[in-house]
Amino acid sequence: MAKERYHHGDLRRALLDAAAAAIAESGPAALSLRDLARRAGVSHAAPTHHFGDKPGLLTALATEGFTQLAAALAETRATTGSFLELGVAYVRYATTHRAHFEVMWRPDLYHGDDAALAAAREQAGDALYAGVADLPDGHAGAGGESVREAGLAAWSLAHGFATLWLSGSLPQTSETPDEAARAVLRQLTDRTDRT
Amino acid sequence: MAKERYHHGDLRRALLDAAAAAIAESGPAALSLRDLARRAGVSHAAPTHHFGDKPGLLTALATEGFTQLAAALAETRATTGSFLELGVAYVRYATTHRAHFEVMWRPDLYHGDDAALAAAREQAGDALYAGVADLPDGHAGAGGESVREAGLAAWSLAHGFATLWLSGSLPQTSETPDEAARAVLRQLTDRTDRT
DNA sequence: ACGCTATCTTGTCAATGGCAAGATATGCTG
DNA sequence: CAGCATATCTTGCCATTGACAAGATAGCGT
Repeated sequence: MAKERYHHGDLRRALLDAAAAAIAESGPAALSLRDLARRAGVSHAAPTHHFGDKPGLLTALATEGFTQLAAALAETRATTGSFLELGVAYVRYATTHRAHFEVMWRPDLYHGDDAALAAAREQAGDALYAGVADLPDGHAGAGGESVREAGLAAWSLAHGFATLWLSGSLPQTSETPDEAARAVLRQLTDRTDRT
Repeated sequence: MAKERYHHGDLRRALLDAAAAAIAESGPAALSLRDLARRAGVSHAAPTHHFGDKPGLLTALATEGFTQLAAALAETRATTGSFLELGVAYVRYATTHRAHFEVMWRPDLYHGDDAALAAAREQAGDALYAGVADLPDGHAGAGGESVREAGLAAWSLAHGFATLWLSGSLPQTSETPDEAARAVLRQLTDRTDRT
């Protein structure tokens, strides 16, 4: 693959990869289009044609992220069927695709009205809520709509853990992010559920 | 207060306030030192003297944020004594001091080695863990060090909820952030504890 | 009264994002 | 295969920005 068609081959992909690498290294704030162009060996204005804009590039990156996250969650749900492991998969995606994940939740960096982005975001949301819907109904203490609250709680817990881990705010540990996340997520699931 | 000493009066404070306002509006990425200077009515190089650097300014902002958060948590613990309300206070701080909160967890934006910053961060950490220490010991299902896990879970939950709320990712609701956070945090606390 | 220092200004430079105009290669059509 | 249309990329340019250096100004202590 990646035959040398056109001048570069697959510049769009190369730029997205370079952006992910750069963001993982130094954060989204330090990202420079011209630097990406240099890394890819093209002129400083080449990225414009593919993404139009700096926010445009990050829109593409976020879209890719939501799609990948949706796939990871769906696969975990299919293979394990465990609600807890769904949370672990969420954290695992965040830690293994740091750049994508960081951009995804920073709407001020990209074009929130992009159609492909909205579709991908919805994919991810569906994958998430599919797991919540698996939960036994009388799950929480109170009755009624507590499934919605339980889903929000689990999402918040996984998301918060991932965020804190990525920002380096969590106390040092020798555990992998997976293991640590599992132990913490159990605090929410172990009270009522199996798995 | 704010007597017109020197040329401006209290430029440092004015710049921090302007920065908080600008970040709350458009996010940290769009922040411009020169724009802050214009808002404060001073020359474009004036901020340099007070903060040295753009990361320097954000270091000051983050430090202020950690101090304020520590105070808010400590007061909530003193007045309510409730672990749940501590989480609510965390979310309330995030939503009412959006700019500070966003910068605090973005170490790539400021000078992580700053002494004042480290002190303030530790203050906040202490205030948080003081609340965790209040928890009854046989709190969770398993034995032993589960208090640490419970603390991490609560922190992650509150932090994740706050982050998702700020990024606009949560489904629309008519509740205030406080109410919504309380309902979600209860998912973690209602199983074993009172309050 | 005198100097000292913190505060702020003016001037400058390299780097960046974005735009416009042009060059080049690829693919399509007949 | 010839010729045109289009996607891809380049060169050149401009306003803005962060950072630095050097100078001006104002309040303070002695």
